[in-house]
Amino acid sequence: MTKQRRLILDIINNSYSHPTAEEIYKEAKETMPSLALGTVYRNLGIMIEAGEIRRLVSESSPDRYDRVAPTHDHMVCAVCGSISDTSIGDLSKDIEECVGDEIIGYELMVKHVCDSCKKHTK
Amino acid sequence: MTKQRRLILDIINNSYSHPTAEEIYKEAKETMPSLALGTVYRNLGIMIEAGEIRRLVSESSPDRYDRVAPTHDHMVCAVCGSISDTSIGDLSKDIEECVGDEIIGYELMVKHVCDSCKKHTK
DNA sequence: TCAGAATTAAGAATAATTCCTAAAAACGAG
DNA sequence: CTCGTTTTTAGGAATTATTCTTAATTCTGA
Repeated sequence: MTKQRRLILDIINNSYSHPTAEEIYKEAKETMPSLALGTVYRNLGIMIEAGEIRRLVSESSPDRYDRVAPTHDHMVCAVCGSISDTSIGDLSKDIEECVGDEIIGYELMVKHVCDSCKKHTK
Repeated sequence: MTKQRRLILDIINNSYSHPTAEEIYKEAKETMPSLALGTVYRNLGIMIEAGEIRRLVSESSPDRYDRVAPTHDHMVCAVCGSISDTSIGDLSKDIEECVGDEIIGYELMVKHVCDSCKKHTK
């Protein structure tokens, strides 16, 4: 593992903000100014393949990246688009029953209105 | 409702293939050759706002669009990326219990290996 | 230490989507 | 209807996110 990749992985693992590639790039630049955006994307791709991180595709925002453990789900605010963590239990078994076949996994994105937006719109 | 919008909506409602904007554009052009891609995107955006259609964001493919009723879920093949319909029951109540707050809805994307890919990789 | 392999920085290229503008179409009051 | 106002369109430029290319750099292990 190169130090570039290590740095990118550390940023994701220490972040609870589900950063975009661009945000990771900016943060990583502070430590390693010679880093290229292309390198960030390439390493993100490699780590997703390897299952070391997760990719969250969400509407109206570029892809976001998230640490992989412990397994958890996500909620997106319908007003401001911010993503937060939540934890619904493991639905794999129920889903497998419904579809009648083995599944690899699933992504659950719950839509809600976040606390901050609830206040503002009142 | 303009005829352009009507046409785009019809294509989505009569399709089970979860078309991309580009695919909708191509199909619509056959009926209305003067149609512009920008118009397709603009109308898709309007109809999503209005809740008339759904947007499916998926990895490694542009956004796809889907009819809204009857409510159903989706499975994406981990090998070829194709999206198919499935129907898991309504999880809203369970999710609300878990998060302890009202939710607007959710998107569930189940990852599996589609029949066609199961054959090919054996 | 050195050759070969892997990875990088930099930026060009591509893909998807949004934005802009002038023209065309739809609408509404008279 | 018909004129003026508003909305929507076509067409294309602009923007954004991401991937690709290449030469240079770094790592690796005999």
